[in-house]
Amino acid sequence: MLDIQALRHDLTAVAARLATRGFVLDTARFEQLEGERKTIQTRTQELQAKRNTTSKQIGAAKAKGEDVAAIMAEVAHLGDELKQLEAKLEQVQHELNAFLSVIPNAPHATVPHGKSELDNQEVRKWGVPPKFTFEARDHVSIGEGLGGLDFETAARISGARFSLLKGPLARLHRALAQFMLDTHTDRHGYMETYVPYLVNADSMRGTGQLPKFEEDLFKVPRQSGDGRQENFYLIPTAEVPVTNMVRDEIVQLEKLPLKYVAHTPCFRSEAGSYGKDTRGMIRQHQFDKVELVQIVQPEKSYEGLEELLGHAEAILQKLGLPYRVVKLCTGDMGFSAALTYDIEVWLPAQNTYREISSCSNFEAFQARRMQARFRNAQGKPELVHTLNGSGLAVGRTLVAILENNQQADGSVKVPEVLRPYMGGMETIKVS
RNA sequence: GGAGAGGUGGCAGAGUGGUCGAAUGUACCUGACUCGAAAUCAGGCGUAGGUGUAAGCCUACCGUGGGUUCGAAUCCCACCCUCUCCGCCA
Repeated sequence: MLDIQALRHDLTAVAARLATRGFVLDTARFEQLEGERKTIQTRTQELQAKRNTTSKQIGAAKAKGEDVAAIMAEVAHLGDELKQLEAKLEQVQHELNAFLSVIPNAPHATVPHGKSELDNQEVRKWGVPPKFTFEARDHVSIGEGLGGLDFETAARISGARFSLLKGPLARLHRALAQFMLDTHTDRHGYMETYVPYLVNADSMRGTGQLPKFEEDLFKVPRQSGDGRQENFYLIPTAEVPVTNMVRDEIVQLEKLPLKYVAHTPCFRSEAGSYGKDTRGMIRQHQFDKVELVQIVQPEKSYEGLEELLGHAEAILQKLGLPYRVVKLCTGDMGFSAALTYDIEVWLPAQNTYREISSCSNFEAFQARRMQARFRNAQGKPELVHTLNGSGLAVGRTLVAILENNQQADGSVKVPEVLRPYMGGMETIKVS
């Protein structure tokens, strides 16, 4: 959520910044809603003040044993008008809130302007894509050849966009998650967390998935005590439960930055991605991810983002996987982000770099929605900044290892850092 | 699933219809005392919003939502959450 004060004081400037990411701010609508809000709120508060003083008079008069009939009559009619106004005020405030909650974050000044991923800016490259003396196969072919990747059975069990891993590949998947968690906790200073995979709507609103992107989520209906229906949502990323750990909290300054890591499954409906990445485990309804989250002071958030990006990169470097870092342009950034770096890993079979991590600074956008604050040096509550990034997407990392480490005979070399997690296994061989 | 207790400011904890945004303690801030600190004493100290150049003034908020009333932290209803005991259970 943007700061409503910024919209009140500098509407055109805010609209201009949003325009760079392709969002048209309906300024007329905002001004109209704001105008209504102002009039109604002022009038409501006047009446409330009158009611309060009169009620106090009644109390005082009664205490002295005086007759209060006259004052009572004076205030009798107030109730109805006040009730109407209060209802109207609530409605306008709801509309304002709905209006605000679908406005994306304003891009940071250094974000390159652009419309699509074609306009993203390459920041750096690491590693050299491997050269093969044979024709590189894709991970599906490799995995099936190893007998450890079975999409047919996964489809029977669930449907399209699910995968089933067996034997050494299932273990490799687990090894990757363990390795990432260990690295981030032991070397990068994150606290490991285990979090709920089903969350409530407030949490989804807090990080920005709701109200705008409900169709991307898996919704789990539940009956509440009075028979009303509420929903749980399957998390699309650990960002949601982990960041919401500080929702409605005021964190002590000394506790910052908070650095959390979580390994969770992620569930995405992938609505609107029909026909995209239909082969293999690149785009799934369910995939595992190790997520890094930092809760920081505003002045330190960009510093924190660079650090977090480095932590994600460290995993790829230790695994020996070639990658590049790109800075997303205004048109390609997610709804809540002010600045995003994507890390893209080299996939030989596709002869290109594919996203394996996304690291963003949300500034106060999520914090404002969550009312996540810290007590600043002056002792006043102030919104925190939130950061997160994948460190990394486990399924895609597995894909990258299969494709980059494939051998002529169909076997796959296990990266050295993973071998302790694989019982010393150096190569995954065709069984 | 059954029975009970409870949710009030950073924390603890009073408050069962009227000047209660809320006693008191504690934490924190400022000042005094001190070479300095501790202790002690004095004062200050919630959040959000409106309005105003400002000082200030006003409004809302005592788990959430609704109701009763001129007036609700306090009474009524529903829900959520926490705790204890019993049952069940991975």
